[in-house]
Amino acid sequence: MPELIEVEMYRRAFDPLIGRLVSAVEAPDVAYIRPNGTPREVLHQLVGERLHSTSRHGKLLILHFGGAPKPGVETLDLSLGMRFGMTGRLLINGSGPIDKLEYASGRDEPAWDRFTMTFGRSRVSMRDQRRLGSVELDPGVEGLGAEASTITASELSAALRGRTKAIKAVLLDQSLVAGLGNLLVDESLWRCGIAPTRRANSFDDAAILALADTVRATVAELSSRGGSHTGDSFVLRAAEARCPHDGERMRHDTVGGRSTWWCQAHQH
DNA sequence: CCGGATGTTCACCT
DNA sequence: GAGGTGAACATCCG
Repeated sequence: MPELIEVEMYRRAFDPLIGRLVSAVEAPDVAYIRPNGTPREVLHQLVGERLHSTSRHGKLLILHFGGAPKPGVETLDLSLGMRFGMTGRLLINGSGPIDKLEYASGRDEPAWDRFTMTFGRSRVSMRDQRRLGSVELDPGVEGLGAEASTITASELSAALRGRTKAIKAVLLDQSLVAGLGNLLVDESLWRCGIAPTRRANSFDDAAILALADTVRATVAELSSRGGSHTGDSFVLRAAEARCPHDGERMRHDTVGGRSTWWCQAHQH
C-alpha cells in the first residue's frame, strides 16, 4: 500500500535522526539488497556515517549521508535508497509512524525485518512480509517520471503524448509519473470523471489540465487525511457498491494489469 | 489442494 | 521502443 503519501510520512519520520551517526547495519536478507547479487558487506560502509538529509522521488525514499567538512562545501558521499514494495513499512524503535492508519489487521513478525539501521539507541527497520521492497546504495533517480504531488499540465502532457495504452497504465508507470499507486490512480480518475481504460493520447489540453489539477489535489487531500486508502472512492471497491454520484454499480476490471474499480456512468 | 486475489517492480515476450 | 504478461513474494479465502 505504500504510495507516495505513505513514503513521505516515512521520510518525515527520519527528521529526528538527522545529524545522528549510524552505529550498526543489519541486512539479514541478501535478496533485499539491489542490485541483485550485491553482498551485504557493502552496506556496512554506512556504519559511522552521519545522516545529513532525506529526499523522496515518487515512492523512492533516499537517505543522504556525509557531512560538510567546511561550511558551504558539502560532500554527500553516500546515499541509501529505500523502496517499500507492497507490504513494506518503516518501524522506528518497534512502532510504525502510520501503523494506526494501515495494516490494522494481519500478523506482524519481527522475522520480517529485512533491513535495520541503528543510530545509537534508535533502531530503524524495514519490516516487509512479502519482500517486495528493497534497499539500494546510491540509487539513481534518472529513470523516474514527474513527481505526482507537484505534476504540472505540461509534465502530464509529455507523459501522455503519443502513448496508446490506457491512461491508468500511464499514471501507474513510475518512469512516466512517479509516486502514484493503484489506489491514488483509481481515486483520481474517479474524481476527474475519466475512464481508466481510455487511451492516453486521446486527451485535449483542457482535460490534461483538469487531470493534473485533480492528481495534485487528490494527493494533497488524502495526505492530510492520513493515507492513500482515505479516498472517497475507497469504500466503493466492493462487489455490491454503487457510485454515490449516480447510483451506478461499480465496475471491476483489470486495467494496466491491476485490479480497477470505476463507474461507467460518469467516467468517460 | 488449487486457483485467485492482493500492489509493486522487473524480466521477458511480441 | 512500446505495450502486454507473468514472476516474485506471503497469506488468506472460497
